[in-house]
Amino acid sequence: MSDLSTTSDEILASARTLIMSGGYNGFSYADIAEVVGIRKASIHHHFPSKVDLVRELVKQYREVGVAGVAILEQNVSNPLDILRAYAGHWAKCIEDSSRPFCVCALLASELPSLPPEVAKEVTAFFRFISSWLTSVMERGAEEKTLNLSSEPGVEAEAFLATVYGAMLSARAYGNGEVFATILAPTLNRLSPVATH
Amino acid sequence: MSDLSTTSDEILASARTLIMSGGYNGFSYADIAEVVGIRKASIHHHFPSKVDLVRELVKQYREVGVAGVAILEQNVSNPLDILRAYAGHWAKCIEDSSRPFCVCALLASELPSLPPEVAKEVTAFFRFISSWLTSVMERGAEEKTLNLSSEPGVEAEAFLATVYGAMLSARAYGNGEVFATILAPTLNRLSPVATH
DNA sequence: GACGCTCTGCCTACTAGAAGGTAGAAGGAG
DNA sequence: CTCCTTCTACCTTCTAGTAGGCAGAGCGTC
Repeated sequence: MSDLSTTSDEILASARTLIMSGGYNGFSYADIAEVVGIRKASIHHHFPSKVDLVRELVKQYREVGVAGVAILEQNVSNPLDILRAYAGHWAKCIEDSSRPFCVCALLASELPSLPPEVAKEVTAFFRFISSWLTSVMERGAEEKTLNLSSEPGVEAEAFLATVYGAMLSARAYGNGEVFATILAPTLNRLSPVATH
Repeated sequence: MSDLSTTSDEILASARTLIMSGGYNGFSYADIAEVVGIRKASIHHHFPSKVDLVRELVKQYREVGVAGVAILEQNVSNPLDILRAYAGHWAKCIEDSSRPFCVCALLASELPSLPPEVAKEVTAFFRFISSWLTSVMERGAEEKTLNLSSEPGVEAEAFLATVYGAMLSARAYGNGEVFATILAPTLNRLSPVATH
């Protein structure tokens, strides 16, 4: 609890990395055991079943996201800068290969075949990101600091789709720079002093 | 070969459906055997290994895509209408649940953990769609029938990202209409007589 | 301070079932 | 007769998950 890195944290971290590369069915307890350096059975001590493990992982992933967004909102007030920071976060993750894909994006694509408990958490993540982006768009519309051509909710969904689609393209081409290339015109279009 | 539906076609079709829902590691030969109504071993007669099966599946998927694009280009000349038709194709697939996700989108997200032979075909699919969309954007720029704010290649990547991102969102929310909602403003923005 | 108790974390050893894959026989059509 | 397809029966390896044991930490009681 007070440790910097407990065994269960290490299990969650390695599971996250493994899911990021191959999804829910793309890893096994044996894979985690090898990375963490314990036996398979010991993982069951911390997470009785695979569903427990991934449900907890996605839940924590969302909580970290909520906290990150709160900090971002505290430090940056301009809606456009917030969107830039959000896109920049992913651009950095992809380009330095540290977290080259969103766990929930991968799980969402497998959604129909996911255990319902996990699917529920993944859906909750998307609803959170979506409602947050909508609130950013709404403020930008009020303050006229964002140049919207549709309803804030629609703009939020479109922006999210672009971010996640760009993530996929970067992976498909094996080229991280693609992400920033796609996001640049999208952010530029949202700028009230667009330069096109 | 001359049959409307050979066994190997049925195997490929059921594999496609299964991959669409859970990806490469989300289905087994046993699953296909059950759907097609033959034994596991009979699948190995047509496709010696799982890699052979999925490689062939993606290859055919791309060939069908190439043919579909050719027919589309023959029947529709206006670049904007071509993009509308492409988006409409996916909107229809998603909304009637017939093919609610692109096989290659799902496989691309799992790319790092895919057998290299399959990964190669998936990458080739993305390169094909990308270069086709770029050619559509280029013609739209020349004819001034598309309103581009960036280079045709960048617009093509951004459009593709939006389509695939919207596909993911529709799945994440379990709501097919989200796709059309996201694509509408994107297509409107590309229109030379945009109404915003 | 030594004794016993319980809890935690990890272990070895195991299970049943599913995975991909193989060998070889049976059946049917040309 | 031969080719093609499908079958039964099997193999090996991997899967998630279980049973039970063992060492150490914490803690209260005598």
